[in-house]
Amino acid sequence: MPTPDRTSLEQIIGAAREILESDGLAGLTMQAVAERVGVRAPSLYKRVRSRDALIGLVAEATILDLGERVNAINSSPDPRKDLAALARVFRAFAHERPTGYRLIFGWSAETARPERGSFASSVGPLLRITTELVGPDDALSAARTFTAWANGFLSMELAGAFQLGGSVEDAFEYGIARLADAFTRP
Amino acid sequence: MPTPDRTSLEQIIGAAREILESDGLAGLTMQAVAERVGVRAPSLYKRVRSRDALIGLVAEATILDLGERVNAINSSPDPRKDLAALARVFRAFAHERPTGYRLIFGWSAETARPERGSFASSVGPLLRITTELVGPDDALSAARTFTAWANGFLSMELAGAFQLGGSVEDAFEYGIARLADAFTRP
DNA sequence: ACCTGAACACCGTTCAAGT
DNA sequence: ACCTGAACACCGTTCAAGT
Repeated sequence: MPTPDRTSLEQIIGAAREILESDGLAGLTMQAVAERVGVRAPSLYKRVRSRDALIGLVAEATILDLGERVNAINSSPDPRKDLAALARVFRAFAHERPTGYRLIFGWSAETARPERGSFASSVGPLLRITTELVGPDDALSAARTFTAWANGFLSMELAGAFQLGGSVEDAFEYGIARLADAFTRP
Repeated sequence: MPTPDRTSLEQIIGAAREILESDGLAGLTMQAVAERVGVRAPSLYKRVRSRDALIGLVAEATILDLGERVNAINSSPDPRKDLAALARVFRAFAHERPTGYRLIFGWSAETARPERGSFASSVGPLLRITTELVGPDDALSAARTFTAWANGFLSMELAGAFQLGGSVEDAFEYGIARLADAFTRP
């Protein structure tokens, strides 16, 4: 006789995301997730292959959230402004959900890598902007330069790696301005 | 009656570094280190406070290695060339010791953060270069822009995050050139 | 069909007992 | 003074037994 479901994959992922933000990746144990959704740890394996797989699902859900924000930017006639807006959306997201951001962009190789294509909804807008700025031939390299910078900057900021004083805010805006300049062909 | 030492802190750190590169951070267990240096796991605690502390020591040793390479760059009259050389030294190091590089620059917050000041020997040369390029007022922001970019780029490259085709090598050189341009005041 | 307790293999870490 | 076995608390994961 089948018993009614006591939880769901969605609920499990939701619980995992909450634990991740409050207790960090190390606190994201199967027991903690199980307790939060009201079952015992072994039951989770009916819906999730492993802890790593669950972390992967959390990462993917977080990427989708970020993609929504990116696509909510309404593009202006000035691609330099769009580039700045994109950078600031990333930064706001990183500040709001630091652990989730690190999970996605930490590239730690310890956690499951998100599916190829998960980032598509964020990459599209960026490539459109860089194509406008530097033309199709350099658009991909420019996008990579921008992503690497934003990504590296926010990872360092979240880790408290900027220890030499000065305004981190200013350094971020400085980076936006310099990159926009660099991408503006003379 | 004292027994002769059967290992040393240096040997322990050395073993940990080897294991890190061959088996990754997850493979770096106290038991694995102990086996490699020829003692039992509990003995390690005579020389190291915890696994996290050991990881911190490994990180610091790796940072010192990188600092040596950076200081081995003989500066040219053209700061743009120095900036390019610095970027390539970082990249070569990242390729040679990917796990060590990720440990230092992963900023994962899960691993112990290296001591404030460990990076001093790498930061000094960079600040000298950016000061020459953009002047003292913007030198720190420029250094942060460069570090964030290099850091982010190499983390992504090591993680295999550049999945849209094209030459990653070209994208790196493109980034160097654009940043050097951006730092060259018109 | 889902859930559970019990069990397994593996961690990091502590500590009393050896030499 | 260093080293060890034994033990503890905690993981992720498997599986037979329940409903």
